[in-house]
Amino acid sequence: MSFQATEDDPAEAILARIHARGGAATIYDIAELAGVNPSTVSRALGKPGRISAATAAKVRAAAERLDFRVNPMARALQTGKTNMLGLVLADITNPVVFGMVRGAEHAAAEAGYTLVIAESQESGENEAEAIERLLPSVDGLVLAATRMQAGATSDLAARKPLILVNRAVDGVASVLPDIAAGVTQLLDHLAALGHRSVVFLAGPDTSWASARRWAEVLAAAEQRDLAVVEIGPNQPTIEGGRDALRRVQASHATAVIAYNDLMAIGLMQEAAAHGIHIPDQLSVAGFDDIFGSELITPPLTTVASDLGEAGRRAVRRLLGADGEGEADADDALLPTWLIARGSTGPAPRG
Amino acid sequence: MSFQATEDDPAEAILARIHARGGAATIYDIAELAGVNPSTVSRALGKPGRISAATAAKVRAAAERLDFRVNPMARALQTGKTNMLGLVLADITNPVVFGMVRGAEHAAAEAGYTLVIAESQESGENEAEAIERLLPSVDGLVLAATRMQAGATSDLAARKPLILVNRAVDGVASVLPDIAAGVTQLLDHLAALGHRSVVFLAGPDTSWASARRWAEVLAAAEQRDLAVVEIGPNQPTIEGGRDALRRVQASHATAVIAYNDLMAIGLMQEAAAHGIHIPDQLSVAGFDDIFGSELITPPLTTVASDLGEAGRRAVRRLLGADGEGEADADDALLPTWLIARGSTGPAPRG
DNA sequence: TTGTATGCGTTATCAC
DNA sequence: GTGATAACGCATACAA
Repeated sequence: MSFQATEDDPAEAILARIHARGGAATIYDIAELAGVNPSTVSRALGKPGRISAATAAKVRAAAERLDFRVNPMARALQTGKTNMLGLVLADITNPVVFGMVRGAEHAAAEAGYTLVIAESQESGENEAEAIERLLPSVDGLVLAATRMQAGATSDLAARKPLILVNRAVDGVASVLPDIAAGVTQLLDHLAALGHRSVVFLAGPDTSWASARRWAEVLAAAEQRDLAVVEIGPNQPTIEGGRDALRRVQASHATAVIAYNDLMAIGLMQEAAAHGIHIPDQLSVAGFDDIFGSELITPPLTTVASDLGEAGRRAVRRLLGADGEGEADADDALLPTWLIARGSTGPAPRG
Repeated sequence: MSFQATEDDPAEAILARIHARGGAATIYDIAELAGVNPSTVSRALGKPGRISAATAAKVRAAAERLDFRVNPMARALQTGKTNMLGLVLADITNPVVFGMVRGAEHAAAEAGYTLVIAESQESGENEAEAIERLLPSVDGLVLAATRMQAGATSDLAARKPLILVNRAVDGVASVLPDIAAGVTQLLDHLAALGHRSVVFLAGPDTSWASARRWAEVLAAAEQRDLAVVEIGPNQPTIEGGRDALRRVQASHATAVIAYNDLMAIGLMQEAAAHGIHIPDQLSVAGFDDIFGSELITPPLTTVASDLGEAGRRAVRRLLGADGEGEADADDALLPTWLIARGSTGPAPRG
């Protein structure tokens, strides 16, 4: 008579008690059911080797029966490890971050970590606030395109494992793209198309990435004896790109390299609104290859890198999950490459 | 002599001790510095009213001095509340979710909650896994576009506060768009342009939103005596839209309403590749007004809703932060509206 | 108003 | 290999 057996089943009684107190099963419940000490349960579940096969099996069966899950808070309180990672972004609606978030989230989940995300809205104040809020709950932090001062960043790195994405600060680990590779290809591309005068449309002046890209463009342009000027700072948005058109035209440059695709797209829109044909009258290129950049007309030439990989590396390095061999690979700069599309073409004859 | 004073400062000694043990300040440290009992510290920091102004000030000063932050894990262990909320998404790289994530994140942060995000990659298995992983750590869950069975969803709702976005299940709270409004406008728009035969390009057959949109399109088409057929299921992606072109053409319909903008964009791309001019030969519309839909050529006509507001409402309702008045507003359907752009035009003369 | 004592669920340090 | 017990940092019932 199976229901009689069920009534006698000690597991049922324990489950009822658990339900009554409105909570989840604990290692004490398992210990009781398995007839062992709570500490044995903890070991059986946590340290595979250090327990006899027989008791381990008993414990696992009991845990299964009671639908046990460890309480992450209790574990964290004892161990000091929360198994959570923080990711701080400037602007979560910027398409550039999508891939990065996914890469980071998957790498974290794979390692049994949970990713918590905070957005600073491009404001240093919000960023500091978000970091403070996250700090006590996470084992480490990924800061993407941070606006923090280098000093504050070092201080933070001293308190908590930290990885910077797209920003370098002395003594702090970071995941950086090998911009030189993509920029070299881009300037070769433009030079081959006959351009002799180029504008770099800068982002915000707090943006490390913008400064870095400009430095690389400058160096590459010098090598090829191309004229190049920096115009900025600008908002790193479509609006920022639109607003720059007049200054771009005034420069009489035949090609524009925008700090990012958003700005490039804005510039192209504004150009179209003014009857300027791209690429016949003006070539435009960006950075990041965001969603949408190949959908627009003409599709945008851009310097791409694998941002999913950036997110993945960031959390892997945070977790120190590098086997010796992997450490090197994760330390290396992220490859970048040119995606030449329709927004760049032969320089107008001038 | 200020450094002499510093040496004598009891706070310095405590700070040194904290640093030595490599951790953060606790209420015990504060209690010691302020000369009160730890429980008094806990109350002073947590329950504003229940303590004398004088001691409260002392405690706050000491907390400030020692740079104290409560340990969220310790608090959670005691109270059973983690102050964390989970957000489970099908596809984090789908532009449709960005606004929702931002809305949810801000509403959560505003209420002192931390948002943790998990992605199910459009897979029911991953979704279940992500939910199980998040469940013990969060006070509530927002499920966006879930693939879960209605039964499993109800069961989950019984275990943990739950809000569904863009999906309805009996007895489970949800945030839903008022699709009828936008669809009505869309079909009026198409009818006014002379279209008599319309295709609805469905999403996956597990998608509640797709079914809902189709039902609404069907009803509105019937009212206007327009011919309408559903073609699908399809992947809710650009690729899914591309793959559908042949079947769309075979239908001889003059207008297509895609389940979402991604599919609409894919369809338009494939049409362009086959020399089909939009909107002259075929009108195309989508749902969601994602980033990029106004950047493409021609810009996409679409039924929009405020997804940031959806995210915001979802967490607010999760937190039951509804003042009586607000509850009504948050309970109401989310407005939707038509954004008529260049991808829809007069029906070709047939 | 404030101090005392206890418990939250787990891991870790001892014993045995 | 396993059991007993303390400790993590905080909140709270109870005493004073």
